[in-house]
Amino acid sequence: MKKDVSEILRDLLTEALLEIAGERGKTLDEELIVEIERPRREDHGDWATNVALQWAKFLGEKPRILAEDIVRRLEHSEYLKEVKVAGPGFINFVLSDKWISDLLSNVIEKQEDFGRVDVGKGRKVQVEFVSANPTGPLHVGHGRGAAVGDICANILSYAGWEVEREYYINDAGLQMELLGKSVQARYFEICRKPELVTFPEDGYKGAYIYEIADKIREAEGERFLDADPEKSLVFFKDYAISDILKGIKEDLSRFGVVFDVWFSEKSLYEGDAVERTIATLKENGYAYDADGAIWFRSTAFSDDKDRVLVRSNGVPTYFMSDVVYHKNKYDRGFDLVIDVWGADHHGYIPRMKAAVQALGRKPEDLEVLLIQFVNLLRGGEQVAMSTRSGEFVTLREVIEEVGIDATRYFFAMRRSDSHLDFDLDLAKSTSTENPVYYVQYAHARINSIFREAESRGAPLSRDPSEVDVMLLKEPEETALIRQIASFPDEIKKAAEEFAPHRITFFAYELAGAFHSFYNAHRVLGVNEDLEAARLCLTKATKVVLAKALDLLGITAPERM
RNA sequence: GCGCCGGUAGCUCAAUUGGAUAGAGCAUCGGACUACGGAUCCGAAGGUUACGGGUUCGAAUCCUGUCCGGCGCGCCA
Repeated sequence: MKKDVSEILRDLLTEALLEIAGERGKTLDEELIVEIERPRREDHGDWATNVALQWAKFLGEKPRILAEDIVRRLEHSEYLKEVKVAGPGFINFVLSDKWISDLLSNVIEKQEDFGRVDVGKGRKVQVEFVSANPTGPLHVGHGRGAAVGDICANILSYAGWEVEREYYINDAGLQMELLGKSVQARYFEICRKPELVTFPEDGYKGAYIYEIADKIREAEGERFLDADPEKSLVFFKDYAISDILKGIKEDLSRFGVVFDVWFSEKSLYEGDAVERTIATLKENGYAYDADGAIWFRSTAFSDDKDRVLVRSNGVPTYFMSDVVYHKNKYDRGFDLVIDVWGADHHGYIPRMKAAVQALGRKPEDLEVLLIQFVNLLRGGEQVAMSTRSGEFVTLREVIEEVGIDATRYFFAMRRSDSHLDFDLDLAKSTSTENPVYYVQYAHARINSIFREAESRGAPLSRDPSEVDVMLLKEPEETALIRQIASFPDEIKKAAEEFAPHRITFFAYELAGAFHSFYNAHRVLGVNEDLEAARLCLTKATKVVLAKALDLLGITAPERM
């Protein structure tokens, strides 16, 4: 297909509207006038538009009359079977069979590129996600962020953005000291000299701290018992960070998440980036000294209050790091920066947006995705978790229990900014309620059809143009075709809204449309022409379903 | 106290960003092909979109007030 049908319709409508506006001596902004959508209800046609309703007032005409006027002016197109005015002034389009034929050959020809769109226009975007402090293993909450960030990156890349994935390592600051002390104290405890180093007040109490201390004792023996604890602390700290980070990397890679860049917070302080950033801000009047500290004038960008960048004791704040870090991001040439944060950080957004503006960028150049908490359920009961006591369910445990596919699917099943109930029993069940299996089963079933067709010697790879797809007239067939046809549009929306859950929903609905079709009609063993047409449809379904699963990072099994 | 997010069927959630008769799954009830995989399908029932007011051709969606829930408001990270 040279041009998407929706594009053709949009052009026709634009033309008609401009003509009408011209006759009435009004000027319309050519860019913004035509919205075209796929109606919910099938009897409202294949496509619909509400332009007549939107522009009725401006053009000084009643919606219905305007709609009729527009319809009268629409040029004939081979894709259009019927155009009618409905309701308060909607214009509904029914497409001709040629459209179906073109669509299916298009899918089969383009294969996994069928849904590719170009909302990104080649611009560069960075998705920074997970970025958990290296103070302990990843837990389920991080897992959701990992899935959402990764899928988002997949979608953006498929939608024409040039994407880079980045993990920000918070390896500077007090938390790292605390981690080092925690490990050190456990080490002395294991060596039966707990009196030499006491466990810090707010130290990390998890069992993994003992494991790290154990490893150190195995590798280094008890040589630190004679050393000055003040001096050996660095060793414990560095060892702990790199050990934990190694575990995090393993967990993520097993989960199918691969980062292009691991960015160290500490590296920000190695050059003069901090000083330069402060200097720039001061020059522009966005930073000032007061009470012995250096402040950021975030109130200049509608934040509640100004924020401290460098404390009066000379130690920069976490926010300072973030300002410098984001400057660094933009300096690397990203047109758009996406931060994936836990929802509890939402109060942080105004100051970060302010910082972005102070750095000379538009607030839209930073997009913050908030990830709400995950509620783990087992046997209908909430699984208790508390980071403070070191009792939490790790991502690794969940993956081991329910598998990668189900874990990713569940994390992407809801809007990311709404709470998620993750039912462990459901996720690992192979029962009918498990949506993961529902979707994967559709794919396996399709492959089963092709295996069967092959063994029967049916012609598998007939060119769609030689197949009479107009034979596909049953409601279940039409519904399936419509679902397939909406894929590019769905990608577009998912990319514009940074909304991975849209793909999950789409895959589920596509699987559903296929199951219905499958149960209502036979693919094989009907007459030859119809069989060929249905094989085409089945093939197209497979292509799109596999791509949707691919974007989600979930396998599309040949058999189950 | 101020701010942000939410409140949709018994439960878990959607809703093309202001569109047409608010949709799915689970649970409940009733059904389906001796044939391509029953991990499937079809149907029924289920709603004053928390509540009141407003904006307009049209509101779950926007503005406003009230109620309920979560979170945030440090020279913490």
